[in-house]
Amino acid sequence: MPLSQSLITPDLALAFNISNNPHHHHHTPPPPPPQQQSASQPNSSAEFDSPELSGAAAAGSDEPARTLKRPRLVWTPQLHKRFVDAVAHLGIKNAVPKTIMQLMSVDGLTRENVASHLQKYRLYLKRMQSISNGGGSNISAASGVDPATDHLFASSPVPAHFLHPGRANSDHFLPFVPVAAAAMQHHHQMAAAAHHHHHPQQFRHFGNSPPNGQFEHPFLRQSSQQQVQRIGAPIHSSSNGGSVVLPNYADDFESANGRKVLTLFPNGDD
DNA sequence: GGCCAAATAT
DNA sequence: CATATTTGGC
Repeated sequence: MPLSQSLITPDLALAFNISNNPHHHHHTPPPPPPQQQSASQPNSSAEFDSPELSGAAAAGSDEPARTLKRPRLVWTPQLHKRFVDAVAHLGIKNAVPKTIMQLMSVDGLTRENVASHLQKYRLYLKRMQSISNGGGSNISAASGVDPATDHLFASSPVPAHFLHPGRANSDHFLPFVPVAAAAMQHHHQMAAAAHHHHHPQQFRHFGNSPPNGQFEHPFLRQSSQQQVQRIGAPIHSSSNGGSVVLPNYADDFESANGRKVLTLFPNGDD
């Protein structure tokens, strides 16, 4: 019996289509290293420079700062949700990487991150509309796009007007981050024991900010910070003076290929 | 070796 | 900024 399946709540499994995707194979999960992520981890945590880090030459440590390659960004459902919200709010025409990035105001998020994601998202939308046009009426139904084609994209509902170029735009509704419908879509409180896969690697992860937490931007140079209205509370990376502070609600999330990833979104920020 | 998502190159 | 191609972990 696939132990993976039993450990996941049905709705979650549905939402992300974990485990029974014809498309995806989950290889056999090796025994999970319960990798307790202590804040003391010297290297892994704040790879991307905090302002002090680069400034604090003292450090004595290894901080080529410039030569440091950024960890691979993981697009969690939450992050993607924010992305979708931003795009929706901007309207298709204004939704270009830079603007989206600004609106999202997630620190550590680069324009290229967004651009790459946007590219994939557009392809996704294209597939989506071609199906809704040709095949049938029902988008979410079985037409061909089962909610799992892309785990991530399926996790956030696609605003209607995204699919209709003809009479596009108007950011009409798009509630500001009300924890509305989407919340039930993925109330992912995955069992911590869910199958893990291979060796951990360093990912960038983001935490959400305290309610009124002001944000500094670690490596967003320029004093001209965001002059774009934000969608919700800004999110900033969890690098904290060089060590990661894990919130209580740390949550495991497995993305498509079984990449195991630690995400730090305490509550439904979305 | 394939498949995927994200990164990087054009 | 868009699109194409490469990378790298599974």
